[in-house]
Amino acid sequence: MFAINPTDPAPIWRQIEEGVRRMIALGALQPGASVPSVRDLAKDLRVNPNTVARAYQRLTEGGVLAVKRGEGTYVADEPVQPRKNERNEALRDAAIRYASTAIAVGSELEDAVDEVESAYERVVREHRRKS
Amino acid sequence: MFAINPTDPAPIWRQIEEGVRRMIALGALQPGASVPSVRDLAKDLRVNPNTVARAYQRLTEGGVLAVKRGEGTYVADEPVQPRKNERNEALRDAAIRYASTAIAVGSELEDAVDEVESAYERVVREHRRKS
DNA sequence: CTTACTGTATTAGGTACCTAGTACACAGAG
DNA sequence: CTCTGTGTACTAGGTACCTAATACAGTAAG
Repeated sequence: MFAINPTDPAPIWRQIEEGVRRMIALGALQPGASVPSVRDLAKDLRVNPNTVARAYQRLTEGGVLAVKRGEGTYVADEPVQPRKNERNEALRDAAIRYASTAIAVGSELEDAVDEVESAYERVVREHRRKS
Repeated sequence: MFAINPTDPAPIWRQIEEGVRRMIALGALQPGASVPSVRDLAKDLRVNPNTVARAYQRLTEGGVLAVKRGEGTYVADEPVQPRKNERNEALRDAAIRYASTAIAVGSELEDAVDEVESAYERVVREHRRKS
């Protein structure tokens, strides 16, 4: 599926939420496809089921996943994508954080950009491999 | 000086630590220059003095700052820069996090790169303005 | 019906972080 | 010396997060 980064200061439930969104955005999870059960994914990620449940619940509220009680959880038929405004805002926020750390460790802009390109394609390839 | 982002999941003391490193990397804080006192910076950032103290202490241990007890805290004469290995590692880690969120919100690589370039120069300009 | 699997809810405990308040030792100015 | 401003240390309280252990309600298969 994907991995949890313990060193990432972001809460685990948020990493899971983002991971699912990523899979859907890359087509590794098609609309209508079933996602792992709360307990299965928790076991896979070495994490508490409650934490996965929290992420699934948020994704369901956001219209990304759809729950069939007693049966399982599935990707919504028409998964909600962030609107342009939200998307740009989130991206800009993340970009500022990244640029700030890049400067703090003494990196030039070119190096920062190179690393982003490399990381982007690496993440894409990683998901394609597991789909 | 710089700003604290409450929405950033990173601890405040870490944001302060990175902020000081950023100022030094950009030359806004020259070697030997005095940094604000714990209480002053805490007041400026609307934060508890203990939190600033924690950041200063870490920076002192890392050889970035130098303390003169009872007098104040100063930028070290030869501020320690992260070695290439650590720098690349930290940058790559940050790049993966950034690329992951960019993909999660449905952004293309080009947009992600554009935002980084924009953010980088914005951060630089922001610090130049206040130095 | 029984069994097994879903998502969901609740309670409890532990850790990290931030805040608040107080106190101490040191250096410089008046 | 007195006063003020340093960094440092300590205790206490609150919140967010993660974990653990149950329990409940719904669905599907045997």
